[in-house]
Amino acid sequence: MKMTIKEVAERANVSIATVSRALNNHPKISHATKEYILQIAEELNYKPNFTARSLAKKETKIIGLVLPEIQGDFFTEVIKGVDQVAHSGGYHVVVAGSHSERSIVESIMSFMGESMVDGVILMIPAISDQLKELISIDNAPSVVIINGKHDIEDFDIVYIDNFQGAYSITDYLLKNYGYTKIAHIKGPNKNNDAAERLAGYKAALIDNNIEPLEEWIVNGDFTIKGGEYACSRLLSLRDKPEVIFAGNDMMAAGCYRVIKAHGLSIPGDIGVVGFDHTFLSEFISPPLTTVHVPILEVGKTAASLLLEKIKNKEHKPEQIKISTGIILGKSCKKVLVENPA
Amino acid sequence: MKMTIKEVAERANVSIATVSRALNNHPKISHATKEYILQIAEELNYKPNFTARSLAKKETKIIGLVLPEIQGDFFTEVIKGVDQVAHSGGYHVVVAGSHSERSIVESIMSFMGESMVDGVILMIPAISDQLKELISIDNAPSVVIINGKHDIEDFDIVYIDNFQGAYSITDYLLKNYGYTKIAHIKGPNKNNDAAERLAGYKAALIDNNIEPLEEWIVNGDFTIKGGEYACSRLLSLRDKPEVIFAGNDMMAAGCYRVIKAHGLSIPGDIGVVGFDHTFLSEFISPPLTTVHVPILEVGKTAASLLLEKIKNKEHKPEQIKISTGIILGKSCKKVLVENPA
DNA sequence: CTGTTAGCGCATTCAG
DNA sequence: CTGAATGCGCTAACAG
Repeated sequence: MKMTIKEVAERANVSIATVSRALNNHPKISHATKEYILQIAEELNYKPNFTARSLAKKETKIIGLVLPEIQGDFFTEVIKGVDQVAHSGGYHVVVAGSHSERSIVESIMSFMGESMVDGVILMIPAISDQLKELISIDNAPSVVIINGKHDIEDFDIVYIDNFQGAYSITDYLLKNYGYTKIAHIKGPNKNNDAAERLAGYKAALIDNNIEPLEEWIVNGDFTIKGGEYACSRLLSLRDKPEVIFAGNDMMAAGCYRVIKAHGLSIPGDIGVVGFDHTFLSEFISPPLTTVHVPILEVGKTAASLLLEKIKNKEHKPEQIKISTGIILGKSCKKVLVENPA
Repeated sequence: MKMTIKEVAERANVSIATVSRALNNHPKISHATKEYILQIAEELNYKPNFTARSLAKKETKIIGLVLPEIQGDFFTEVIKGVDQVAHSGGYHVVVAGSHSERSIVESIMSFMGESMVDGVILMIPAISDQLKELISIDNAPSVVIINGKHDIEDFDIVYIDNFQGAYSITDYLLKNYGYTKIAHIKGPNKNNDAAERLAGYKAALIDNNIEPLEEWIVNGDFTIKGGEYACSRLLSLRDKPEVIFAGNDMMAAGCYRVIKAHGLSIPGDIGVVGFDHTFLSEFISPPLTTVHVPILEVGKTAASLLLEKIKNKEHKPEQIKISTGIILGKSCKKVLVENPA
């Protein structure tokens, strides 16, 4: 039989209130009776009912994690990071991916409306107005957003420093390898991370006195296929780039396919760099030079922030930046200056 | 303000019981009042409180998903599959990975003891006796296990047909490529999937009148490093194998590294095949010939089974097999028979 | 320090 | 068909 607090109380000859106090190490209880009750509870193998406690305390000790789509090792890392921090804070994590039958908004509504979670972590490509409204309503639970855009001061956001990452790798291509003809494959249109990466790329070029060329900036969608199409377009240009900066590793992998299919060599004929430093990047050959994104840390940080927010409702919105680093593979080479001064 | 059933009742001039009936489309309620109440509820943007409902109905509509460790795209697929089915059944999924601070058993105990879940899906490498006891106790919630071992009739198990997969790819290596010297890198010792794969490998050899050679069966642990070590051991043998059947794709990737480091070519000097058909296998070069495991389906099947079990407590334990297929990459070649009869 | 009581929000008897 | 009352298991005042 499932034990209840009542049975423990009877067995220990105390009231249920006392048992409750013992279990929640309430200050006003004698050490002796507390120990005694705890022992009895142990003997009876009593575990407080999660649901009942949630109802009484008006907190569920569950946080929701909404992902844009569950796929790839990228998301596993996020889940892992969130889970680790949540667990050590006594929270459980329920994940909800969006898919054909369920939109992100729907997931959130479900979580918040039924008040089954104390807080939500939203990993989303873009922040729509509908979403803003949704999480701005009074009784909404605490929300932390993982998203490239961070100039929204009203919300708690954990963001990857896409700009810095894109800037630094572009700058590196220019200064250390001597590349000047650098193309970029963008991410999806309304994706904030993608937008920031593009901005970083452009800024680095400009700071190095190179005018970004529209022709060398092509659309992609963060998928392999997208990378393939984009790459084939770049290879068809009369004035070809020397190196392609793909908006993420997936698209870089797509570039690899197309470049190899064209019988060209990397980095001999053309260089490629990516962004994310996914598992894959180390296994394709040549190993991809890419921007490392500490995804586990993103998950952990978001969870920490959320727990902090849940604990302290007056917590001021915070935007936490996660910096990136460059991972050197072998997908680039130093280029010779054609016409030395 | 958060709406409660009480406020809806007042607003509609009915009792809370009637509102409850309307919401749960109870048979004994007039169509008119039901419509009326539903409309009011809609206007007030009322959502029934998840926790309260759980307490009253003694079911949480949450299922737990316990993973051995959260890592790689393998698990993402499982989560995705479970989530999809769970969602369409009106359930939420809380995932718990085991890590340094939390063992699998602890995760399960937590879920079951506090009765915060209606059921649990356990993805575990091996079924320990402790575990068996744990899930056999009377009031344990429904449990479905995802595991290589399936000869335990007392439990509901979804298992990949590792034997068939290993058998078929080994047989394929023998019959279609003409390989006879086939080595195998095992998975972790107490891993049931690994054991089944080894068995399938051996059976295929024997059925083809080839005696399994202990020297060509080396230990691995399903990691890249493990694959590297195992491969280097195989390459050091006087009588080297012609092809290595790695127990999973990760170890196959490890083999790639070592073989290339030795200046050998795949499949020119030595062939390699894997198991799992992870994302990676298509991107390493040459593309890996491997055994496809429909992981998404595993997750979906497990979830379906669990929901069925939750619905019908009398449901007899079932063992569901998920078959595999061979994916042809370019990591093998036909070998010439040295001494044709 | 401990017991009594009143909810938490909802589902579900039992009357009517 | 509908309403009043009871309880799910626990926490949190409020008394004592």
